[in-house]
Amino acid sequence: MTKRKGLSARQQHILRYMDQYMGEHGYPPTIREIGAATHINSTSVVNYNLNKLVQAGYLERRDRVSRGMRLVKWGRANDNLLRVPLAGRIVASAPVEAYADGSGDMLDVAPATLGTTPPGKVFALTVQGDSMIDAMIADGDIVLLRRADTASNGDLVAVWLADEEATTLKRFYHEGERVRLQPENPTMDPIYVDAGQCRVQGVVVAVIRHSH
Amino acid sequence: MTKRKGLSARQQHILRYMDQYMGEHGYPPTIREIGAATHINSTSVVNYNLNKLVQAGYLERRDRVSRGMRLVKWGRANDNLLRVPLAGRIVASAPVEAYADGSGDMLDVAPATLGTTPPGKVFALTVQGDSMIDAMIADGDIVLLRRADTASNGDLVAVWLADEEATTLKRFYHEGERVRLQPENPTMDPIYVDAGQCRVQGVVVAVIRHSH
DNA sequence: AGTATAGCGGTACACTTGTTCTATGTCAAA
DNA sequence: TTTGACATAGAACAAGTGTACCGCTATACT
Repeated sequence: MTKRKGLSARQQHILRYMDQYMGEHGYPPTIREIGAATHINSTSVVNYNLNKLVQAGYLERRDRVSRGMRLVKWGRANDNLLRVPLAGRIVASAPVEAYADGSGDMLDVAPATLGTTPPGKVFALTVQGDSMIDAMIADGDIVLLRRADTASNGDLVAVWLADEEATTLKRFYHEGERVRLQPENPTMDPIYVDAGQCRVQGVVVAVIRHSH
Repeated sequence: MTKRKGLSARQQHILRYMDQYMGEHGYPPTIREIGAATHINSTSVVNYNLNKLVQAGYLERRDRVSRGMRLVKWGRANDNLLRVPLAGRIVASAPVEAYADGSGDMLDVAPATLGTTPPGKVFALTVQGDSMIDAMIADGDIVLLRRADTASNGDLVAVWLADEEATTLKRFYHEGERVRLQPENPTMDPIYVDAGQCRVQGVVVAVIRHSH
């Protein structure tokens, strides 16, 4: 728990209530609502304790503004998560096409994980099997990709191989008429395919692996 | 961008403004504030468009409540991020000790990334060098660890090796008096150390790799 | 033309809500 | 005991704020 040294029971109660109320309603409670919830029978006393909390640095207030207060987050960013579509599995036999229509599985990620990539263009894939082990990507990993149909040399991309009817992750290099798909593992040979035979689906932005 | 079909320019403006205002203040704007920001000269017109937005499903309102509205999040979770301390680099020559004191670098992660691990016990390390390549962890990766001084067999742990004066990531196995530290890579041999000579620092919960 | 409807502006009103003031009780220090 | 800081309660006040109502304009449809 967060350290709340030097706060009276009432003040801690107020903080708890405010956090809960914000989560439920999306906006802060009024002084009178706080009073009712914390068994304080006077608006002035709530106001009094609210100011104490501001003093102690747990709260920010704006004068003369209804519900004009905000919890100062300790160890918690007040930025929101981004929700990206979990399109499916990387070994799917058809090119991925699911998009942010809200249906299907979604994955919450931190904005920082995406860097400067526009959130709307990002989707996620679950890696199945160990076929990407040469790219330091294991079974069960989740890869975040920026939707794209072209790539720069050296990008780690998800490509649809027409003749193999499979999607795979490789490093991408233009080489005239054809493209070279280079596994990360130096002991494995690159794949050469016709530019028309491979279709870039996305460029890898990040990899997430859970161990629980 | 999110699809906003069927919304007038003003209504879209209102949505944009509300989102921005919430981020700035932590509570929603009033009808009059919206009016001022969107060049609507009448509170009733703001109210009118607000109700339109509710109808269209972009907004929730509570009657007779000041600032009693909330954006319906599309493609965005309303849960908050968790902020964990970035303790340092895995090759640091001393056992990590930085903690959630708010100082130092912090990293925002999605709650889902942590699974059921108590957020307060999680810290992050940046991997330096390719020494963990056998554990599918590359240079620059970020590992999230649950602070612990014991581990179960098979856990991927960060351990401080007293005689080598270094921290490393390995799979952990109790074997009587001593401990076996097993690299992920089957071509590498395990390390055997005295139980007293190695100190568990944390258990890996997740790995994050950025590619930008 | 006549009519219905959506959108807008202005205003008055009533309710919501933060602020202020006075009074009371508690508790520790002088 | 007296004093003063602190916490509380109650009530009155003023400002903030949502709502209702009226009238106007533009557009589309009959």
